[in-house]
Amino acid sequence: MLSPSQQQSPNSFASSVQTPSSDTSSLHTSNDENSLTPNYNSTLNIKTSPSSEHINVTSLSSQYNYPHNMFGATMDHYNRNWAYTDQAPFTYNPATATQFPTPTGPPQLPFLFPNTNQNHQMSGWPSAYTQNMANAAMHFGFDNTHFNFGNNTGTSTTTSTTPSSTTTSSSNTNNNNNVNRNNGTQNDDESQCKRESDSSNNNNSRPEVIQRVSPQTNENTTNNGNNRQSNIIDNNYPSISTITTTNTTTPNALEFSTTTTSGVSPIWSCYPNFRTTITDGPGNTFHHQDGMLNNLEHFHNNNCDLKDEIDNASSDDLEQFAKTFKQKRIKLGFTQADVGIAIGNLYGNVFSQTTICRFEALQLSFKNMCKLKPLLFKWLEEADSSTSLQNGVFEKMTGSGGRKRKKRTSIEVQVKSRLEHHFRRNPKPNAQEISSVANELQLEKEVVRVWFCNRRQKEKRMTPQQFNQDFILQANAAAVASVMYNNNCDGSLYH
DNA sequence: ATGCATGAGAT
DNA sequence: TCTCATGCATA
Repeated sequence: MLSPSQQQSPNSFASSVQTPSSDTSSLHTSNDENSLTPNYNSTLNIKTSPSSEHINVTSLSSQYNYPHNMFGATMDHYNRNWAYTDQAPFTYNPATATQFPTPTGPPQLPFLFPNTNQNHQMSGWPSAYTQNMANAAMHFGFDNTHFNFGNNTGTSTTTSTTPSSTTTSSSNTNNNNNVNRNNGTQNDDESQCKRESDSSNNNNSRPEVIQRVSPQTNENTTNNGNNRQSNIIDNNYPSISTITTTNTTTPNALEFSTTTTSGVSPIWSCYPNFRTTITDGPGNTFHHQDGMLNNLEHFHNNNCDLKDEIDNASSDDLEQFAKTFKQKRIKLGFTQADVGIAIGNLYGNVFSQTTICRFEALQLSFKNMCKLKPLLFKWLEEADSSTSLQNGVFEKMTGSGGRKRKKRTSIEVQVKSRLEHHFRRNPKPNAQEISSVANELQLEKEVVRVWFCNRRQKEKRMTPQQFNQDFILQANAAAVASVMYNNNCDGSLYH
């Protein structure tokens, strides 16, 4: 994951559009690394990381123990080795423009995460910008991309681009998203945004069959909460499992509406709404050009589709799952400790009551949550379906034997508040500063050091804001991979 | 449920 | 020396 400094840096957070840096020869290089203000007049401004190392997702996945979460691993990587941009994909000045530009030139990665402020919110960004984004997405070949505006308080607006040929009306059952789907109804923005000619765009070798990732709408008894409709996958579609589009051109016009909730500083994210597969029949023969694609193929062949990834990354899903998990666990009569041990029996690694507790309370890092979720899910599935689930052997997880644990230091309340005070001033004191604090508070230096470590770690737990940062990063990584996958390319911007 | 702690791996 | 996942011990 990211280091705190990276996470706290708006600039680095914006580094979300990536392409392997080995393919960046024709890209611009930013000379404005510290710009925190979007510049609507600038042209696409790609920043390139120094390394030209080629990513190996598969090895990263195993390295991070993320068999089902390659994008988590990708995320770790792309801040170092990928190019990115925090600029609008077009030359566009909302103050003077009379209409939205039609994307021209080579296709560009559509997933741009502008850095507007520390909370990474969209405050100040005109909705036109996001429409621009949608245009870019369409230009690159995405048939359906969502731009989700949410403020974490239940108010949100979704802008969607939908190929009109596949659009179906349906009811909106999601009370957290206000999805506007105005097919056939032109508004001003829409007409301005409409792409001029998609059929002329033959830059992309797009797959021929687009398989819709559709939420399951039928609840069943073995549904552990994971089948419920996702906010990420378009839940306003009826349960269509497959949509076949007409060949390789980007289908139809861009259609969307934008509703901005006034007074809201939206956090936004975007994600692909389709899983795209190349189907030459069963077996999904898939020709590729390089290792990256190879990894994506591997990913695909292992049934790790984007839906999984995105569902994994969804805050709603994690939150919901954690809630459901706890409920069902209690209902089934298991303690947190039971679960930890049972999981050990099922998969090898035992977890402590503490860890299960923290999972349920969303007190882990995003990455950690994502990692644990599939394990807990599986256990729940088992426990839920089989009444004969045994806890089996209760292995002792005392890996001890070795050195004795230091007795827990108890820090007095007043001292704690002093520590907090220092933390607020400087969360990352150096050795000298730690000594000074230790001295002041009459604590061991090591105790102070550990306190700061733990305090920082606490800060990084799944607060909504933290979560959104991580989620956006992850969704973005998924999106990028999806773009590459969809385009049967090696990840280069220009091809 | 949480505070302080550990150890492995990254910087 | 830091981060991160994780847990013993205890409130």
